[in-house]
Amino acid sequence: MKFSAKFEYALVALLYLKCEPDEMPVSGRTLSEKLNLPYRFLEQILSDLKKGGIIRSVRGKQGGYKLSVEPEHISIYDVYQVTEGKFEPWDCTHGESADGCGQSHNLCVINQFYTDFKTTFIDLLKSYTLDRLCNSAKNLKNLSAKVV
Amino acid sequence: MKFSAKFEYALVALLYLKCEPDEMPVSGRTLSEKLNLPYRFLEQILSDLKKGGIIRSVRGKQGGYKLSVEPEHISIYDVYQVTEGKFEPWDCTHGESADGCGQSHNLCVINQFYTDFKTTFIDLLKSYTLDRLCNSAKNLKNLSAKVV
DNA sequence: GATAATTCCGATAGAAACGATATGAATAAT
DNA sequence: ATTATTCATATCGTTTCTATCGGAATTATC
Repeated sequence: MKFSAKFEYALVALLYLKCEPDEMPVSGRTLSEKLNLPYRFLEQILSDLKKGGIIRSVRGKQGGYKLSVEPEHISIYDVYQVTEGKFEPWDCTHGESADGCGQSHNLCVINQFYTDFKTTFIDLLKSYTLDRLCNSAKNLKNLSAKVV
Repeated sequence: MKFSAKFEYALVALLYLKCEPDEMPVSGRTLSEKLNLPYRFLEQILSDLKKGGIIRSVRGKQGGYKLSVEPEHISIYDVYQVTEGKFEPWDCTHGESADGCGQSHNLCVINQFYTDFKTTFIDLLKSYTLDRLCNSAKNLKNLSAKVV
């Protein structure tokens, strides 16, 4: 039960993009350096975020990435899905017959809990937008610049 | 973001113990066979559950395991802690200076979300007791016997 | 047109976590 | 003494996660 580094990096990168002025796209290299994240790994994540429609890219020299939608329309759940895939905390691999889980009903007893958990989790992640996070991160740039 | 097999096995085993008559302890071997779980692995889990005070054991021949407290006082969160350790979905390994997270404040911005998530998670898991689960699992024994 | 900075793509390596197995000692009922 | 059991520890194999690598395609700038 951990969030992956991919997810974490994605959030941080998105926060950076949000707090950037809109004119110029930000390159992967810049993101990597400013946020101190591994460049090649970050590239993969940016690729995922693009595929997921969260950011858009500009190729070639002077290219880079920008948010493709308003920060208030990007939920943490969106980011989760893009980086960690469909949320499926439980492997009900114990037979999938007509009545749901043929072989071992004993496991599926726990489904009540499981379903509840899933709903709660998704609702919470949906309730956080990038904007909501970023409001307390106005000074992101200064801080990350300070690091180096 | 997955529950481990350990956690799943622990829950199923505890459900079995709960639904057993109290007189005799149930051996690890029996649990393993009835629930179709890998014996040695299950032993480890039972050991964890014992260390965590959730079950108690009787050594030697005719020995086995029993719940050490009433099922209504065993929460899923207890089981989670015992099998997966402290719930810490986020590695704030980005410098732990006096103000919490020295180097990269940008990461810690996400702490608002993180804290909220943690609280929600723990509350939900605490709200489910073994008893609550087991009420819908009265026929556990029959079902698992049917499987084989 | 050449150059440089960039996104994009696929392969793979390295590390860590997870699930499971193996060996055997200690304990206690029969 | 024998047998069934808990208990302790080590190790193995697989998968997943994190990260690296090489290079192709694209595009602004000189």
